[in-house]
Amino acid sequence: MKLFDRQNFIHQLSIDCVIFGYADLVLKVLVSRVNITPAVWTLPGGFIRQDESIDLAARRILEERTGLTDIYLEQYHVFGEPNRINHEIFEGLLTLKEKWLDMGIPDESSLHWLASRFVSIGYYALVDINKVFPRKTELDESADWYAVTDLPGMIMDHNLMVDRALETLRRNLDEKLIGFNLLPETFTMRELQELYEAVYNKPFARNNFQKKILDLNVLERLEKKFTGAANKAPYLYRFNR
Amino acid sequence: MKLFDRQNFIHQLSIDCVIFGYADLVLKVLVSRVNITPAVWTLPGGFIRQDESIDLAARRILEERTGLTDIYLEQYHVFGEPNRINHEIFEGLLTLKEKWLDMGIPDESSLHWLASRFVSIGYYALVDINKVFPRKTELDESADWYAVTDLPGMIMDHNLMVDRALETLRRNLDEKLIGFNLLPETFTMRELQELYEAVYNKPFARNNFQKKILDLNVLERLEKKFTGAANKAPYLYRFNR
DNA sequence: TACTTATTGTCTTTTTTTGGGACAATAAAT
DNA sequence: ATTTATTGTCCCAAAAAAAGACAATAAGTA
Repeated sequence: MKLFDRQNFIHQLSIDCVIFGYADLVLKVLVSRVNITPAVWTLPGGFIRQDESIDLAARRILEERTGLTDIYLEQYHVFGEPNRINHEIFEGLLTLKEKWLDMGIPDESSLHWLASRFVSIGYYALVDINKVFPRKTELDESADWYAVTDLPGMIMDHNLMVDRALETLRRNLDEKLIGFNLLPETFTMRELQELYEAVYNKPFARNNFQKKILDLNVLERLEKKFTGAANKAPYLYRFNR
Repeated sequence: MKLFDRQNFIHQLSIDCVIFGYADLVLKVLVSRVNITPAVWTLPGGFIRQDESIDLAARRILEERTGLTDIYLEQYHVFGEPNRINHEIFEGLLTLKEKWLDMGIPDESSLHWLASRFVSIGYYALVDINKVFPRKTELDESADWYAVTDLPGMIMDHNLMVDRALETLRRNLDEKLIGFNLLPETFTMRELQELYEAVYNKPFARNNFQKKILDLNVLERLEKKFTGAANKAPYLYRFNR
């Protein structure tokens, strides 16, 4: 199936994904740079096949970009202003027929289709950044992690999409116990706390944080982690629920 | 503009509204009965014009059904399973060309359009039930309030849509201070408490409920309400924020 | 008019949750 | 053996939530 063959997809409806990862004490988002000049950046996105649920479409798009199939994923908002039209990419490609043929856009009507008004369903995903090797689609020049506090200017309302996704993540992190999806299989209590501090951009009291988390009864305590530092070795934990 | 002329609308994308009202200690939802046999029931819904934002489309649909323009409205979930196809109405109308012409469906291709797969954006609305005089569209046989605990079986996933809307309402009622949208301009503390009890389907302690609500500092206390009952007259309150 | 009844508004007490301070335990360096 | 940095846990105070208590009052009844 051609990537952008309009026949296969629901028209004027797209999915955009805010893929959160965490490394170096910083919450990050996966952003693509499109292979046109001048440069434009976008969130990973795609369309919905006629025979496919929207959740599975989002999972397919995530797999295309991350290689991962078992990802925490949540629909969070629909963006539907009538001016959601992808001028930047359309105009960047219009005069470069060779290029958009290479990109898998089969004909000019499919190119025009990309430049029609789209309603987009926003999903956010939480991934273990160590497991992801970002992949580009034919459309992309690159795909990289950016700190959520230092994102490039993206097309249309994609920066707003990230803002709303982060708001939703903050509301859900505690209640739904989903933070573990951003960490490796095992982690120390300090690492978990640092993740919370990165997401909420505020410090937590160490003693009370540990008590709160352990009282959830969702962590399994494993062996100690000897770091070689001149101090007591912390326990490793694993999410277990 | 014809009501169901497929040219004007985004294809395969619809809006369905869970319109909540409150009366007689019961939370209610506005449900339409479609003018076909055998009878089928649906949530009020509609489509999105090419030049219209999804939020304004939802407001237009609400106004068509309630006559109200200033309504509390919130997008809460998108329903996108690939089997969301309106068999019931399509088959009920197919052999009755007179009827669907009367209903504003201009040609058979528009009728077939109604029977294609639709992704639907769920909105919920909170209204003062006393201000609403339910209106039917050309498609409807009737439009009535049903207790949320005693809804008729509706088409497709519309019953699930109500379940999810009620979950969202329960999560938001306290935090966003939106319950007042379900009550008349002025109300007693007991009436507000009874509304909360109807939404959450559980009792609240009278003393602590009053304290919690007044501590929000969003109510203005008005004159007393003399009911003629043999007891102390309660104050009336008005939401004021 | 005095008494009764049902409900309201508010205050007090008790219980639970949250936040802050303290300190012993400990792994490795000195 | 001593020092250092960090961890795990306990204790106590402050705040919030839940439960209990009671006077005030509008209208009916004797």
